[in-house]
This record gives sequence, structure tokens and C-alpha cells, in this order.
Amino acid sequence: MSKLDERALEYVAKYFKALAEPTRLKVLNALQDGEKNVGQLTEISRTTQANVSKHLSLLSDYGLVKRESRGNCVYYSIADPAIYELCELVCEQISNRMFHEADVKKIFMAN
Amino acid sequence: MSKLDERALEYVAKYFKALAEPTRLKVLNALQDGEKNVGQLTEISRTTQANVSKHLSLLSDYGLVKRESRGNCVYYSIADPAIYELCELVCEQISNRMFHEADVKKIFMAN
DNA sequence: TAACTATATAACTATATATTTATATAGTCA
DNA sequence: TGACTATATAAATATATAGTTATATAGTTA
Repeated sequence: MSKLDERALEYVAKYFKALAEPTRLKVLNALQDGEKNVGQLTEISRTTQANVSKHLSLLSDYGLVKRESRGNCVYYSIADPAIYELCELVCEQISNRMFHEADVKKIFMAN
Repeated sequence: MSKLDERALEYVAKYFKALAEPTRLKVLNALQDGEKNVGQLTEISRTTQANVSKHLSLLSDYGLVKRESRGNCVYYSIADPAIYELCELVCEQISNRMFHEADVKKIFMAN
């Protein structure tokens, strides 16, 4: 990371924020093996349709997913597979820590 | 990213959340060229000392920074340089989009 | 057109958290 | 010890946002 100005840091923070929510990650995770419509994603995320719709439009606003309506349904898919690189990096770090540091485990377990 | 269970997604979300705040990113950015004490970080982040302290203890709880008190001061440093890989990935994506998509620019500019 | 299905949105509530102000704690040095 | 400096924490406020319920919108099919 090169030295970043104020503005840039805010963009980056917003990007991370889009990924900082379990339901949205569940949706992104579910989209790994191809597009799914809102109904399917609602089932998978085990929340209300309205809630999923809200998360989807946020993800779409941030350019993380693509939207395509066909017939009666709206299909979402991953716009940029680079998201998964990010998640993989994070998962690696987390799993490394799980082995090495009991303290971190405690933190993540909290709540 | 392999298929992740509920629990894992929550860990990942928490990790992203730690990075989803401009002041914390500013601190991490400032720590790129070595440890700094709380006073220095307060100046750099242009907020109150109390606020920086809170952000620092959050970063420390999540294992992103290390804490070492020497004499009167407390010095913080990066615990895991892999953070910067993450930020770099995000910055790349953002800058790509800045060029290609006016819409995304609009989103990031909002507020 | 009317009934139906799928998705989005508005209004609301509840909760989390960033920030501030004031204060406590701990180290340093005269 | 007392004055001083640096950091952490507590309490309070303001704000953002996840989730819910109800409703609007748009497409489908009889």
C-alpha cells in the first residue's frame, strides 16, 4: 500500500465496509458457483426477502455484483472475482491465527 | 474462497470491519514506515487522543497491531504486514473502476 | 383485465459504533 | 513527594445501518 490521501482512505474504507457484513458475505459466497435470483439468495441467507434485496442493492451500488432481470426474476452474479482473492487472504490470516494465538480466537468468538 | 460456514463468515466479516474505518486505515497507513506512539498517531489522524486510543485498542484486539510501552509512551506497530496486501488489492480495484465506471465514482463520492 | 409471483422500497425499530469531554492511571523527573 | 506527560477508559451523544413489516412495482399467465 502506497501512502494514501484522505479521500482514498475513505474509498478503501467503504469498500471494506461492503464486505464487513455476514449476510453479504454469505450472498457473495453463494454466488461463487454462478448467478442466483433473489428468491434463491433469500433461502440461502435465511433472512427476509426485503433484507436480502437491501444487501443486494448495496453490493450492486458498490459494483460487487451484477444485476440482470429475466422474466419475472432478477439474477445476480459476481461482478469482479477479485473479491474472492480478498476473502482468501483474510481466511488464511484468520486460520493462521486460530492455530497460533488463543487470544485472537477469544476475540472472534466474542458475542 | 472455499465454501464457508456461518461461523467462518462472521469471523471474516469482523476482520473486514476492523479495516472498514478511515481513521483506522490512516493509522495503519502511518505505521507502514515503522512504529509510532499514540501522540504521533493522534497528530497524524487529526482527531482526539481518546479516539485514537480507542481505535488502537480495537486494532490491537484484532491482532492487527502490536503494543509496546517504553518509558512514558506506548508504541504501536504492524503485527501482520499481510494487511497491506489486502489494501493494495482494494486500491487496485478501486483505481481500475475510477477509470472505467463513472457510476462507481459517484457512489464513492457520496456523503 | 384480473389474479399471481418476484423484487424493490418506505417507514420504522433496534443496535452498534465513532466521536467528544472528562477523568483515571501510570510513568518520569524536579 | 509533587508536578508533569502520555495513554486509557467511562459516560454520554450522535449517527449509521441491519432487520422487520407493509406496500409498491413490474412481469406473467389465466
